[in-house]
Amino acid sequence: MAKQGTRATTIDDIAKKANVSKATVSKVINGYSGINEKTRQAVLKVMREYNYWPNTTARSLSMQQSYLVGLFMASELNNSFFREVIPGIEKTLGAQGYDILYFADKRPGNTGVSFGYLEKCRDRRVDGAIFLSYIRDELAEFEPILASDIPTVFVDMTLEGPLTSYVISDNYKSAKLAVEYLHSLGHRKIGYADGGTKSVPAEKRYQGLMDTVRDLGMECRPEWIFQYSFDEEYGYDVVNKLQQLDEWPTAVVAQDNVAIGMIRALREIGKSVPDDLSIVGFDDIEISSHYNLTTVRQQKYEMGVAASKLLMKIILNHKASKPKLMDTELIIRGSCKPIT
Amino acid sequence: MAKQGTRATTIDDIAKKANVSKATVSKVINGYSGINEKTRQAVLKVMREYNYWPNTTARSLSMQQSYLVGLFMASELNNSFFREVIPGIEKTLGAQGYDILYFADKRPGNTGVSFGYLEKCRDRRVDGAIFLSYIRDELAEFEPILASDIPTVFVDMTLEGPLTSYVISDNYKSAKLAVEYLHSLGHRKIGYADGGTKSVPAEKRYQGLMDTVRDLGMECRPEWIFQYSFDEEYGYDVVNKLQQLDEWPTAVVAQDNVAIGMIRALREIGKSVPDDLSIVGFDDIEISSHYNLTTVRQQKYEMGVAASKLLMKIILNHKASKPKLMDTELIIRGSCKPIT
DNA sequence: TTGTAGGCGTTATCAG
DNA sequence: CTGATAACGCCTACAA
Repeated sequence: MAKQGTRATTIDDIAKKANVSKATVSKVINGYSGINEKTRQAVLKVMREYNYWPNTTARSLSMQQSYLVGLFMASELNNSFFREVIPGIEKTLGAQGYDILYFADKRPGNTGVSFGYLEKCRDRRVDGAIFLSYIRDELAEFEPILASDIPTVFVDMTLEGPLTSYVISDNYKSAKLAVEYLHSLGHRKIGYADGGTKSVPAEKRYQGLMDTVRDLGMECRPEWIFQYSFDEEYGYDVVNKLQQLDEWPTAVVAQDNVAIGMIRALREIGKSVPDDLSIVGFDDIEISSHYNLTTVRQQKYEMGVAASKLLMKIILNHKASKPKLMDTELIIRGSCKPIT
Repeated sequence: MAKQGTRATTIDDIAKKANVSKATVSKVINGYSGINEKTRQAVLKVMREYNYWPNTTARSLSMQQSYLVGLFMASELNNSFFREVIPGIEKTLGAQGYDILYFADKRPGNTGVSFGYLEKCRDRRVDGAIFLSYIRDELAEFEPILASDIPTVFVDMTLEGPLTSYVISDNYKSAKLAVEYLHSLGHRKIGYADGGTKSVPAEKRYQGLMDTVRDLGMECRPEWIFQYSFDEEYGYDVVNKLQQLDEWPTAVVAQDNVAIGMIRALREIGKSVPDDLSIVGFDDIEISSHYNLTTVRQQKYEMGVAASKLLMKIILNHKASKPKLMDTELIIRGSCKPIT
């Protein structure tokens, strides 16, 4: 069905103008060797003249690949953590000629056909997919795509499969760094507020924290442990609950959003960080520096780069690639104070 | 060329299993009327059984439309302003069955063919495109796509064409609100720091500011006017330059990023906002509230919604739609103080 | 109501 | 080295 308006020029047009077959044009487009330099130049000339570019849709139909990578995100595109890993993906994939398909279509299926990740990927013929920010509860939904022939890379989830890999930070170490730092400042009573076991990173941090606290002979009472969510509001909750306690920890380790919520909540009740409480965060998200928060940084941009590279490797080799563990680093700012 | 691994099921498979032609299957997929209810159900049953979903690539090749909207951004996906409008786009477009194609491919052309916005859109067969955050200098590059048959919507640029529209805030009013507010607090000496004439919004704000300052009989000396950039660092520059002046304005109106840079810079030299200087921002980006910045808010999410709706309207009606002017609103926080 | 056949724009196979 | 021709998977006149 033809549409009104100007039609884009096709390979046939070029073939005609250049007096060759479209097979020949196709070959010069794709840089084949077996072709006369003179006709090559002629074809190129016509292409330039008509400003011709092969239609990617047709091409992907024919080649069974699209130079498109699917991006799935549980939360919206504006999540404080992942929005900093996405630029790494953009940059790396873009440099290799890939465009990024953000799956926004959230319609419920109409024909009763279940339309999960696998179907969406097949549907758009993506060459691979990257998943950001999913949680434990949803693991079952990944089975079909994990078992499929579509290359996938997960960020912050330790899923594996024949054509799958993941990138994740060394979250155990993050917690260790945080606790050791507090220990070195003289702190012995440690609190903890994080996302709980819903996410792999939070789970590892918890382990790292508990192990280190134990190894260093510090104290971390059950009532100082808060594991539920990642947002600022939760920081307010934590402070509320803290207020009902007889004794506080002298320092708290918390995910950045939670930490910032705590700082704000404390300010509102006339307490100060670090004078009344020391806090070490996790992640080093954008606003952390604005709160002068000492925190353990994840290399977010680099995680995006790593995820993209892993994916391209899987696409190329048709087999799973070794997961990538990213290093973390303590960023000392002003939210901690020595215990004297 | 066949690929290894499981093949996705096609319309042919379904047709075969259901003992009908693929034309029939196609008709039930697309909800055609002229079709026997019994065979319809039969086909549907097979579709469900095989978990079949039509291949969008093939479909868009055939239908000349893709249910894909292209998203172009001058800056990266993580820009502090536009990252808040994108969720509005996601939500609105997603609800209508569209996915979003983020054009990440930044390769230079290899065949010498110029590959601009128009070519990229044709290439991927997008049904339309949304442009965010482009500046004056680049206007010429839009001519081809403006003249084409591809529907486009611009955010923060007042471009028009046969199949084009835009959404932009009432930036003139924003500046007016800011200045009037300062006037009501007793301020008479006003400074200004913004992005200059590179962007339409900044230009309108400048006009609004100058007009209102004049109308209210206030003072705004040339050396209090800074028009160059939108980032935090520029805020530091502005404070630096201010320090070399004999007399300061009592209040400054500035884009939020710049305003925050100024607040930080002032803190560092021992001055306080609002005690030593009052500041009103523009935009109300995410971190503004963290700085307790009084600012004129743009409805960012709603701008995304509006842009999406405009685009869908143009796609549907095959003609330009009336541009959308968004209202703005003064958010009073704590960065301004009355002059006594 | 259903099926046949041609087209969407490329790539790829295989003769010439 | 070059050119027919058959895929790729779907849609849509047009016939039956």
